Amino acid sequence: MNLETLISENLSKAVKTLYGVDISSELLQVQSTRKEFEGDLTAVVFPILKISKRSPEQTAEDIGKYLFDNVKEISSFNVVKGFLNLTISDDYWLGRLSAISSSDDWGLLPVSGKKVMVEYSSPNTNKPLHLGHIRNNLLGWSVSKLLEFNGHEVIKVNLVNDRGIHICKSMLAWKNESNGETPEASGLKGDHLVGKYYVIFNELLKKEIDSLVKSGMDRDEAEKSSKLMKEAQEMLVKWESGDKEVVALWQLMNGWVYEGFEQTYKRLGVSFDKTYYESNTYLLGKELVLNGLKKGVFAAKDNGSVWCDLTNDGLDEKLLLRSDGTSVYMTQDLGTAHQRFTEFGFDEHIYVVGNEQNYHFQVLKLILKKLGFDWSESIYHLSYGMVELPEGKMKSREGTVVDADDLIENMVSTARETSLELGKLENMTEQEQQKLFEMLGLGALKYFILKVDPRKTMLFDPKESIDFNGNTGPFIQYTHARIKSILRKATESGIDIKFTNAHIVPVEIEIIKILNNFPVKIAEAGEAHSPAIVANYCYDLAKEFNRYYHEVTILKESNEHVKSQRLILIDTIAKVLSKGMSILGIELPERM
RNA sequence: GGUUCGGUAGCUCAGUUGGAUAGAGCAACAGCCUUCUAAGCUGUGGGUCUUGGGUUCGAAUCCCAACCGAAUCACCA
Repeated sequence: MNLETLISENLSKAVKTLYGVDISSELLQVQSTRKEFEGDLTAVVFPILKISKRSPEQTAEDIGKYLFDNVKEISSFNVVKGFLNLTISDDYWLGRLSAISSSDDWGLLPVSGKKVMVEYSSPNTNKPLHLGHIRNNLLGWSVSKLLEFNGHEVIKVNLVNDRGIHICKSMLAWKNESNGETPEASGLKGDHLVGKYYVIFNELLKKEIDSLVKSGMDRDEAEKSSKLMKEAQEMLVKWESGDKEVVALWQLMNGWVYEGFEQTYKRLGVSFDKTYYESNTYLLGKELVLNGLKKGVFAAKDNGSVWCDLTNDGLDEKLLLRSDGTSVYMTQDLGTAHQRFTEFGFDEHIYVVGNEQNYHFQVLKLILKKLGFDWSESIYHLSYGMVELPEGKMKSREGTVVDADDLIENMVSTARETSLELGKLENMTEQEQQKLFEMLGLGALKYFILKVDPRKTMLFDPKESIDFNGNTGPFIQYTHARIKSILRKATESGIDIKFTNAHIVPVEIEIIKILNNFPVKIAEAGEAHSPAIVANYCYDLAKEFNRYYHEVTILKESNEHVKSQRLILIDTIAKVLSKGMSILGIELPERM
């Protein structure tokens, strides 16, 4: 039985016996004792003073005595004001250690039978991924892992935004300006090549508009009468009508982009069970909207456009079909949601999408509800904040974006420099070294991003992010490598690594408590959909190990039982660390 | 203006269902490598938890208001 449950059940019994009153278990909460005080768990007795009709001290004392006499796991207790501090016996903690170390699936919660779909990444195919996408990808992947640890079945999906005017812009610029440049010929990664022509388009467009403005036209008008813009729009119309040449170009260039994305995804270590393309789904919602119109949920205006009136819900009117009958973003999202729910029948659908779309999802859920789909309640928008640079926001038009591939490369080469400086790579082949640098660079990046609460706007300072000291991924990776090194040496010298039930020191109890907490953290983080909880948990554990490392000897411990038990303890730390970090998609090295 | 979300050390961030003296890292300063890896450890300094009310034994945490900041409110996606 869980220790907290055991204690709180006995607390209820104590109150019943001492004061003759039945209380609900929530009234007397049990929490872990603060470090400054002696004890492991603390019960707060303030809430039952009305029942006991005694002073806080006296009440705590009475209950403490009852627990001490009746619960064998409690080895002593002390009272500070209304706080009853209970010390748990070493035997209990040793039992926990034995249970954790012998269990392969420690931290995994039982199969829930719940099926969850997670949509994340959702890139545009006109430019390469940037830092914002990295936050999205890492969150999506990690949340999926977290849900799996919580016993749910997870389907990871990507929705590629592969159609629209922005795609036509890069197509047009490539057609006019490239002389047929290809990724193979130029050595440029496909997504970067396409992105390059998107930038070129915008530059040309700006030039054209500027000169129109110079010749006396006002800016709005200039934008409307731009030749380039018109050409792009014509291209979109051609695309929608299935023009062979345009579609072929579209396929060619999107193909390049997908190859580029695939490389970035692979390096980031993320993947999907299914990929949806907006070019296939953008028409799906139309029927839903027309049905809704028939049922009177929506209303048509004179020009034929269809709207949903949300003013009674405190929102505005929302357009669902244009006057020319074409669908908008919302329309297609209604359609894909409906399609997915009917196809997979899952219990929850999480969309990992930036907080600039909060309004969109509010409206999406509301409209689905109005259409009579009660599953709209099970849509959850995991909304994350922007990533800002010290200079302010990233703006693709001003060239202040941090490119994903560049950033990753940067992190890896910094890992290389730092490692070489510290000179820890003796006996490593070139290949092993390269693998390690990759692991460390990505570990630093992933941890840096995932340790922050997703809701918050986060600051990315390139100078600080490459720090590998303190609360960072490499610190945890380092801790793991250190433990592995000790275990290797133990094995080499023929020491038994086994559980021995030997005596236990306070630092060890601290660590076992943290280990014991792992499943709780997983459940908590799953509830909140926040990998940050897991990241900070891993840091606590690693930090506690480092303290331990400096306080006790392991290999040179003279008592064989104690030595074996310390080895088991650190082996368990390494295992739990590697589970926690696997949720963040961070690999741990055997040596570094 | 409406909606949603944030505001904790100089900086970046933690802070369990309300609990004891609010914690880490970075930066600053002072120590610790002949020992199992110093990407580490120990110590010092640094706080009106934006402000003001309320709820109660008890508030960074819950409620209300104000202030500051972000996102959004398109026949873009």
